[in-house]
Amino acid sequence: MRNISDVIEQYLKQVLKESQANAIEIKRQDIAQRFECVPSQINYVINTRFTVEKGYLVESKRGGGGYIRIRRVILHEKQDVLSSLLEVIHEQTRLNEQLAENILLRLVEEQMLQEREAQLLYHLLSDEALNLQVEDRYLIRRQQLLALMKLLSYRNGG
Amino acid sequence: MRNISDVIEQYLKQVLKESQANAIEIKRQDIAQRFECVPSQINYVINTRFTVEKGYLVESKRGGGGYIRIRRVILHEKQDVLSSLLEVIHEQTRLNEQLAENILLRLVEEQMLQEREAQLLYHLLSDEALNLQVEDRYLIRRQQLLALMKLLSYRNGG
DNA sequence: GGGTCAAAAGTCAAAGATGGTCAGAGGGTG
DNA sequence: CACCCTCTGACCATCTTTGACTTTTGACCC
Repeated sequence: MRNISDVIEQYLKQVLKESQANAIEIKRQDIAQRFECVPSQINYVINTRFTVEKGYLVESKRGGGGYIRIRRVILHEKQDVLSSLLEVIHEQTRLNEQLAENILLRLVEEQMLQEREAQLLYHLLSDEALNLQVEDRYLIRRQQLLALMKLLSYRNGG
Repeated sequence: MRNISDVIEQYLKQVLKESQANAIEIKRQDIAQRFECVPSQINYVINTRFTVEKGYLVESKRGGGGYIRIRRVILHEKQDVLSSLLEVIHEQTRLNEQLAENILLRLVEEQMLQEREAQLLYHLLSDEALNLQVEDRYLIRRQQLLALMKLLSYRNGG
């Protein structure tokens, strides 16, 4: 194999495959030592190879007893809906309340969100809740809607 | 288990579960000895794991016959849960990810949110989504959690 | 009652243990 | 030889562990 990143990637995928659960927990330092590389190399591998689009979910904790957990997930079949909405979110500079609402409604229509879930989210993203400078509201909405998209892209295939 | 704090947490929760009453009384020194750690470690565990928003109440007494009493709070009215959480949200200046997560988990436990709803909200309120100055994160979380509380209290009251 | 002492528990900040980020250097390939 | 991917290390953020010092309380004595 040509580079260490590929080797580490294969190793992690192997361990993942062999584990009963769809998740493994590693210690960054351990892996780095095993492959004789700097710890941040592990981050590089994770950031480039274990992304949501590729069907992986990564969580971690710092400090004593810290870990990195890699989980295999199933992607939602309606990726096209998500990517079209992603485009909207990225293109629109003025992510106002109305636009956020439209996006949520669309997700409900596509049955990717339940009505009550959309309701909750709508209230969190409303002008009233985001009592800030207009520009900041746009920013927060964008970030949070992106986080939502990420979540929906794999959620239990649904 | 990864670290001693988690072990002690589990132990205390186990004892709590097994006790008839919803409270246990421990001697700090005893627990410290059992787990071979310094006494102040017990305080750390209590301060980080048995918090108000998680639904615990801790009282203690120093001196001879001293003790630490941990109580699982049982509120029968959902409205009481909400106002207790509201208090936390208002009092805590540092509304970090952990605190937000605790609040959402509590709402699930109290059956005021479904698990998936909490999951959605958690991701919106995470450090990752709120990629801003720390102080701004605290502010947004506060505003959005308050919006959530308001919504839940309507729904409940009605 | 007031003083004294020992036995708790509390506080806090420093040290330790992890993982994260980012920018720049390094290298391989069309 | 330009570009993209990889690798590295300095610096950062967060969580845990530890220990010195503080405060509170009850018992005992006067």
